[in-house]
Amino acid sequence: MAGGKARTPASKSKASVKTDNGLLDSIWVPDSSTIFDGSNSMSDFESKLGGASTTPGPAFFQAGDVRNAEEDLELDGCFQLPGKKRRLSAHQVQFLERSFEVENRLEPERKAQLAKELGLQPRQVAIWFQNRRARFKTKQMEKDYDSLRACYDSLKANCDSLLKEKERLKHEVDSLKDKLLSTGECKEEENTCLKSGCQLHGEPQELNAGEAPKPQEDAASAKSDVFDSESPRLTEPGNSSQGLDPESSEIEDGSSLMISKSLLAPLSYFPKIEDGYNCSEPAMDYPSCTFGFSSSEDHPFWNWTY
DNA sequence: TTGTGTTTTATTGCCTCC
DNA sequence: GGAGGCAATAAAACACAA
Repeated sequence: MAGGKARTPASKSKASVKTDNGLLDSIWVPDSSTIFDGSNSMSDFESKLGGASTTPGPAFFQAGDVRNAEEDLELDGCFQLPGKKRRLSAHQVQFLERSFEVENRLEPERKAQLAKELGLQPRQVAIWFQNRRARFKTKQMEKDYDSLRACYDSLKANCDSLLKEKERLKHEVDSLKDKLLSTGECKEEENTCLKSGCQLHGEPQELNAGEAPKPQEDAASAKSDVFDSESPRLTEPGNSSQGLDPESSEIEDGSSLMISKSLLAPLSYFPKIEDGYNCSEPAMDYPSCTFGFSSSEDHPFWNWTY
């Protein structure tokens, strides 16, 4: 045997099987598995016990425990059918289960004591613990899987929710942009913009008198009203002259079109699934409104980028 | 009764530790 | 090098539907 492990091989067990003619009586060592047979599997022994919670002691493991007539015959005749695999009795299993709950490892002394109390071979006890550990490990893995699955499902639901919110905000921004264009202040077809600092349409054209406030006024009003110095910045301003004051986006009917920071800023932080859910990078696949301030002073501006 | 799937007991081979 | 653990596996025992 590999490893030189001292074991009782099956061949040995089967070679020492007793026969009913008593021929091998002299060399047969009574195997406890023939004495303490049980037909109860681990899955149903509790029900068969009726939920018995009594602590079984050695007195439980007497000959005649949970046996049928055939087994009694085997027992009384002191033979075991060749190749038959005997199951432990319910009480033996229960005892082993309780022992396993206390400690799932077996020290030699404990193994010997359990074997003695249960009337089993020490090796049977060791094998039972080994198989029990394997079953425990399998169950634990199933639990871990379920737990991880639940965690994943929760995160995915959260991610989906965020992406939907991202899309909603994106459409909201798109509609606001369209609204701006439709006012005539930004004339996309001519690629000109009457608004100062509109990065959607490039450098501002010559302004008509009274159509737009001065950039300095933009800065002052926007900073105090809509933006603050702690606004998230996605692009550093390269040109302080560029800046469109949200307050100046007054549409023709005189109503003020305010684009608040709370509406626009979060867009830049929504994740992109295809980008590997990297929240540290702004998504760049959709029109976004970016904020920036001049390097020398907090001159707010916003621009549209694609 | 029988076929089939599951559970339990046990073996085998390999690995690690002392 | 022996002892013990583990993974893979065999095989008996068992459960259950058809």
